[in-house]
Amino acid sequence: MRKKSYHHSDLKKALFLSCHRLLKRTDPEKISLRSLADEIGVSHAAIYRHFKDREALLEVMATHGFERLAKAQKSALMREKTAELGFLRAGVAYILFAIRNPFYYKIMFLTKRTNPSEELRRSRLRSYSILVNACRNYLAEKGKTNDPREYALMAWSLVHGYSNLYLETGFPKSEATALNRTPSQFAEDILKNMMF
Amino acid sequence: MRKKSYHHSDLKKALFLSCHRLLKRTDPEKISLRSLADEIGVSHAAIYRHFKDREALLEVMATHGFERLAKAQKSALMREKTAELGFLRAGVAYILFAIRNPFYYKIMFLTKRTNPSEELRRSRLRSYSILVNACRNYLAEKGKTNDPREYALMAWSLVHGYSNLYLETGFPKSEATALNRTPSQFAEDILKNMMF
DNA sequence: AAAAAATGTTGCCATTGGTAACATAAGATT
DNA sequence: AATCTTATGTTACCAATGGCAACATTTTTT
Repeated sequence: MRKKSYHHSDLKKALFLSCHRLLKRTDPEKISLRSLADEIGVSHAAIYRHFKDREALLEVMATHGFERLAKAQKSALMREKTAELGFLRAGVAYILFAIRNPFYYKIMFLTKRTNPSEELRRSRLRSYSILVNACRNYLAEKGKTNDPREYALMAWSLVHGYSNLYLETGFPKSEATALNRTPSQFAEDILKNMMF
Repeated sequence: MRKKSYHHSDLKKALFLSCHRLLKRTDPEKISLRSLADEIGVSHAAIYRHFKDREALLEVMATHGFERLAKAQKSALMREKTAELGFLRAGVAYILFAIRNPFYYKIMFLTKRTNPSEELRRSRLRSYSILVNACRNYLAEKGKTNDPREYALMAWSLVHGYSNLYLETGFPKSEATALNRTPSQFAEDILKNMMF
C-alpha cells in the first residue's frame, strides 16, 4: 500500500471520521477546513470535491448527531416496561446525550442552519416523532386527555432547555450539586414534576 | 460642528448603539468589527481602545440584553395582581422577548462565553432571581410544597427550551399554527399545563 | 488508445481579528 | 503659556480562514 498515492481512497469518509473525532472535544466554531485537511494529510481545497462548503460538512455531522440521539432515545424507551417509565427515561437520555456530547449538540441545535438539507430535516423529525410517540403512549396508558402534540412539545422544550442551560450557563449543574444530586437525577425530578 | 474631527466624541457609545441597531436584524456571527467601524466612519483599530476584543464588545451587548429581558419580565410581573398570573405572564414575556429579539437572545445564550465577565454573570443572575422570586411567591400563594429552586429551574428550562426550539427549528411555530393558535398562546397553554 | 470524469494540488483572493508604530487631540503640570 | 502625559485615533502589517480557478493525475468509459 503506497503511502503517497495521489488519490486518497475515501476522503469523504476520512473527513467524516476526522470531524467526528474532533467534535468529541472541540467547539465546532473552531474546526477549520484547513486543520481538518492537514490532519488527514490532504490539501484544503480537496474538501470541496466532497462537500459544497463548510456548512455542508457540518450539516452531515449534525444529521449524524440526530441519528445517534434517536438511537439513544429508542434504546432508553425499549429498556422500560411501562410507557410512563419509558417516556421518563427517554427524556433523561436526551439530556444525557446533550451533556455527554456538548459539541455534537451544538452543531445540532445551537448553530442556525439557514437552509437545512432534506436529510437533516428528516433526521431531526425522526428524533421528534420518537418523542411524540412515547408521549402518546404515555398519555394513553394514563388515560390523560392532553393533546399529545402540545404535551410532546412541552416535554421537548423542557429537556432541550435544561440541556442548553446546562451547556451554556452551567446553572442546572450548580443547582443540582447545591441540592445534593447529580444533574441527571435533578433532571429526572424535574421531568417527574412535569408529568404528575 | 466639524465633520472630521480627529477624535470621535464618544466612540464607545457609538459602537454600542451601532451594534444595538445591527443586532435587531443581523446574526451576531456576521457582525464584524470592521463593518461596525466603517458604519461609524472610524478605522477598525480604533475599536480596541474601547474594547479588549470582539468578545468583550459582544459581552457588553449580552449584558444589555439581560437587562432588557429583566425589565420585560418585571413589568409583566407587576401588571398582574396574583402571584400565579404574574408567574405565568413573566414566562410568556420571556418567550416573547426571545421571539422578538432573536439575535439578542443568541448573544445572550446561544454563544458560549468562555469567560463571562462579572457584569454579565450578575445581569444573568438578576434575571434568574426575578424568576425564582416569582416562583416562590406563586408556590406560597398556592400552598404548594415544591422546592422553589427546582421549580424555578423547571420553568426556566421550559421557556428557554421553547424559545430555542422556536428560533432554531421553527417547530413551535408550525405546531402552534397547526393547532390554530399563535406561538405565544401556545406557549401560555404549555406553561399552564406545567403549572397545574 | 483516446476521451471523459473524478479527485487532488497549487496559487490566488477578500475578509477578518488582532498588534505595533505612529499621529493628534485634550488635560494636567509647571 | 509652554511642556509633559495620557487618551484616542490612524496606517500598515500579519496570520488564519473560506472559497475559487487553473492545472495535474488518476480512474473509468467509450
